[in-house]
Amino acid sequence: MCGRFTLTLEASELQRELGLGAIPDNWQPRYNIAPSQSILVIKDSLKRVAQWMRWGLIPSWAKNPGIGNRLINARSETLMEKPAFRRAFQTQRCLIPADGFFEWQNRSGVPSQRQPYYFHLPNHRPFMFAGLWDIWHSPDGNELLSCTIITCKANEVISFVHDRMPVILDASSAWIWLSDSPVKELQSILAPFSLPLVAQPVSRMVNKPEHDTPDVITPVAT
DNA sequence: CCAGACGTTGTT
DNA sequence: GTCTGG
DNA sequence: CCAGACGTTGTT
DNA sequence: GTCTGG
Repeated sequence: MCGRFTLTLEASELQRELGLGAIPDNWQPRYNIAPSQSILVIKDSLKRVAQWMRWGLIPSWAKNPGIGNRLINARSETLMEKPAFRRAFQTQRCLIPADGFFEWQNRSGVPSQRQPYYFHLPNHRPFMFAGLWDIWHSPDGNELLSCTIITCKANEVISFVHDRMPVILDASSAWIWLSDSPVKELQSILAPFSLPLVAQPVSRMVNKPEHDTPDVITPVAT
């Protein structure tokens, strides 16, 4: 699962490290990105322009946009079966830049004791989540762009905390995800990330979305 | 035919 | 919009 | 994901 | 318990 993540780089670093085009000029580094907030999304492999979208996919047919609060993730195994995701999987794939994400470890079944872990690459370099986007027309005629992060089975690093993880794409597979490849090939790149991620316990400060400072990802002892 | 759902997670 | 269930 | 709300009426 | 909002 992926219900919180980070993107701590400045625009120029993002462009250089991920090979992106233009980035919205109001971009600010983030240490605690929560569902329903605006996040950066890339949906074309040609210009690789980053644009704002709401995190939590609102299908075009939704009567109430509130459904987006529950569609923050999509299971990679069932994208073709789910009415909410099927069309987006075929024609509205996207990339979501990030440089870390949080998972909560269940201990002793007490919700207040769940221990958050921060996962990132050893050199703290950024990467891309595989995602889907959609467009929703509100009754007053406005267009609302929204997106979801695809999940897969957890790899060996993550599984001691949680059994699901976001799909992370490396530089080569990221642009394939945006291409017009056969469904079979697209599905094949939705796999657990093979490079070693660092698992770092952090304080429960991350639990509150309004905490959005470097303190959130500061390592703590468990 | 129409009506109603359409999702993931965790927990039990 | 599209699928499932009645 | 977690945190926080969850309701109606009448009166000011 | 379940839903909404961030």
